[in-house]
Amino acid sequence: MAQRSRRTAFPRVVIERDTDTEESSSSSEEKKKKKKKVCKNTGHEAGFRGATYIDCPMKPCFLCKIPGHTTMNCPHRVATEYGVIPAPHRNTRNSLDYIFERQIRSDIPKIKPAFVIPDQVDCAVIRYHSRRVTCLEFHPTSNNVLISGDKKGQLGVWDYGKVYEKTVYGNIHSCILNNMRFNPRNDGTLYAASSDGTISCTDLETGTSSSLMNLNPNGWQGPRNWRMLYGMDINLEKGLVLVADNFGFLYLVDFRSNHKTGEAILIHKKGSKVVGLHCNPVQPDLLLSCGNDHFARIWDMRRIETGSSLYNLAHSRVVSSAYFSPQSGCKILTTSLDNRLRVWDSIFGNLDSPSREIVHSHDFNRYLTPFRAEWDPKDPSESLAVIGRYISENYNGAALHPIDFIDTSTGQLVAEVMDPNITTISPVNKLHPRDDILASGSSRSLFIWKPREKSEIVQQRDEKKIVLCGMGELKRNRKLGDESDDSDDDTFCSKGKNSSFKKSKTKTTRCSLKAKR
DNA sequence: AAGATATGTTCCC
DNA sequence: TGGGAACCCTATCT
Repeated sequence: MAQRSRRTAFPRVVIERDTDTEESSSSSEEKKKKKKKVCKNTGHEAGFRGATYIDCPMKPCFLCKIPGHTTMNCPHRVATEYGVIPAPHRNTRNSLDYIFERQIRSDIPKIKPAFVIPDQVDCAVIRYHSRRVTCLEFHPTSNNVLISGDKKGQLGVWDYGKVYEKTVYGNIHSCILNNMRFNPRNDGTLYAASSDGTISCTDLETGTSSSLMNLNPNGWQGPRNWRMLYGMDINLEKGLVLVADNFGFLYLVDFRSNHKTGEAILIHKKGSKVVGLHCNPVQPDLLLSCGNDHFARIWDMRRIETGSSLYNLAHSRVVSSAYFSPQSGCKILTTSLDNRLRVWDSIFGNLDSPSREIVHSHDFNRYLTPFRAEWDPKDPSESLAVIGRYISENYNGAALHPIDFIDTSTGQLVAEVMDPNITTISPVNKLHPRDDILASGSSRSLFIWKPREKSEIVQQRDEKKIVLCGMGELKRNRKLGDESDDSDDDTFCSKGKNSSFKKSKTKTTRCSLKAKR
């Protein structure tokens, strides 16, 4: 592994809840004893040996799901681009395609600026939410404001520029907050879709909330009748909030009148969850949906009824996210529980099969928020995507779960970002729409990542595969919360005492959204 | 410090 | 088609 230079600025960290210390690191001998038996054969082992996980040889590879080898020697583990086939050449049919020809065809020189990777923890709020974080959104106009939702339905507003300006609203939803979108006409208010079956509209300054829709007006009538909202997006041109439920139905709500328009439309297999909705950023008539029926589907908003989808993009398992590319809206990126990212290079081309399938570990785990690969909204080539990684890698003796940056045009791993202090999986990741900032949600905590010095990045990129660590050199063997609780000073910055995420008591202060730009 | 539990999807009967 | 066990590279609370 490349030796990294010592960080120059310490992150600013807020520890929200002063609970008992993390589980202590049990010795490797203890861990050896705890090896799990996953098949009946004696002599087979499965479990951690130190920071390395050993597979049971009877099981198919945990990463690519193909039998015949174990995860340790899976070719996809060595190189993410392994087995990724370049998209076949198509005839140009559309003026926009000319631009994409450059990105797709190998014989045309690519115009691809260097990727900027936010790889160093700048500040964090530890144990901010009371349950795991489920979604993140940057404020559209106030820089430095991050909105977060959690499994309990709570909504966090954090000004990470002023690290201690944060608040959590707890009375908006009663269970999982699945998706959030800002009101495009008033960026002080936010829509959220929850498993409690309601869409909320919240004033972020005051926390006052109204309900746009409630699918369970009569309360709990048993699991057969309880409807949960998952996918959500906003169509500004049509003045609609779009939401989808766990039974396969789409609902359209006019956000000017707050009235449901028309009846619910079955857009996925009846009884299956629709987890994602995305309106095309360029063509307002195009809608993309995905869900548990193993399909992502493209729809024409002008005529949307059961079975009227324009295309059905087949996957072998549940599709946990599907997004049009952020600038041209021409590409599609999906995340599926078969441990593959799929890319369609042009919605004007042949959609029968994806242009690329990239094997990547983002398996479903019932205890985690589902992973969703998201485009970098700032990348003009529309190829960089970010997604957290499920399986751990042994980094200097610590099992860490990095956040991966993947070039979806080649399948290559551009960067894996991790920090030795973050031992939990980071399934929720959001790239800032304007700044070179990554926000990640890991368990109950939030992290803000910024790029380290540019010169360092260039230097590291020359080493082909970048392995980036923040803060690690100082505290490699220390664990979170390990230190004595000797300070009331809860700000940790470049002039702070040390870099570790330290326990301290903090006060929650309200975050002002009247920004400062 | 070990054990319970929450939790979603798949698979099998 | 529906119910229940299996999954078993988690995190937290008791």
